[in-house]
Amino acid sequence: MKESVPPEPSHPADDITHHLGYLLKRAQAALRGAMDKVLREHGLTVPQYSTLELLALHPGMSNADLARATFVTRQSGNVVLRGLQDAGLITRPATADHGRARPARLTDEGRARLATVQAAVHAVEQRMTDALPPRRVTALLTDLDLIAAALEE
Amino acid sequence: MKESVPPEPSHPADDITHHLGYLLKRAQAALRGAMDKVLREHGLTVPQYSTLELLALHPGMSNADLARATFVTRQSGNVVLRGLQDAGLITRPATADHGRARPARLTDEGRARLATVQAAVHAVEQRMTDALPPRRVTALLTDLDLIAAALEE
DNA sequence: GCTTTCATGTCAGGATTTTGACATGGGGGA
DNA sequence: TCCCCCATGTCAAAATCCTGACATGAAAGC
Repeated sequence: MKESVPPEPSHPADDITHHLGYLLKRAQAALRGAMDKVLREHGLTVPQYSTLELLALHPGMSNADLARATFVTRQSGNVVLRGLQDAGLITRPATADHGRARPARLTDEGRARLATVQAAVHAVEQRMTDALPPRRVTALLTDLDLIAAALEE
Repeated sequence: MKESVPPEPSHPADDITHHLGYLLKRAQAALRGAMDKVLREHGLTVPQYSTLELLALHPGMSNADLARATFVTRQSGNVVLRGLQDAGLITRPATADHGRARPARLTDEGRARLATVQAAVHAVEQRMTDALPPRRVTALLTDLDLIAAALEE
């Protein structure tokens, strides 16, 4: 490659690829790709899987709740829910008994599907934690939480 | 400093919102939002800014190079480059002298625009690092790199 | 009791990104 | 040399997501 990058020594702070923001993006992109690859074999997308996990732990969450928790808009969240509903993995009452929010719940088939993919997804998380010094995992969790909190305010 | 105790005490491993993958997604989403907000005031998108930074450090990168470095497809990268070219911030030769790759370079206006936004973007990164214990920053950088490497293979 | 305010669900439109495909240029191996 | 393989750029189409907008229901304030 003639037009290759010149191997000039630069200060670490000057190289964008060593900035915190860039590495955050890279790690997230790698995770997204790995999750996509694994979930595709089970016919689920990443937002769909996240929604199933959230509903398993907190039954009755509304579309707006789920949208906030999965970092998408209400409109996108609604598309996800409709897909899961058409696949028979969740149920929503046709009419809201309180307000406009319609609480979503997993069906038996939804729980079964979730149980199937959880093994594969947990294996991906395992690949991450295995690559880290064990003592740093908890510190990493708190650090990421601090970063998010500092930027969300 | 102390986290508020959730009303329903569940095992930490069961709560998705405390998993590494979820926190990674949350931190990245928060960073993306903060960057978008800041860059919008200067008429740039996040991929456009990233491209300018990369070209400042490594002049002559091709579209495919930039696409890989910014974690998008070549097609999306081409759209970004065309936008920057129309804005007069970068230049590309009309024909490739070697192969098909056309090396992109910053114009004077591109360098000036980058210098303007860098202060604002660096302020966002500062908000992140200020929220972290100083000793943990370097460890966090290496951990994120380890995660990405483990998942990219 | 009435109004204001807010959150939710939904629709339409557009912008962005990706998937799939194809042609071209260059390098490496038989 | 010739051929195969890979990388690059680009086009067309589809999928995804967001922005803006509106109507409805509930809660809070007067």
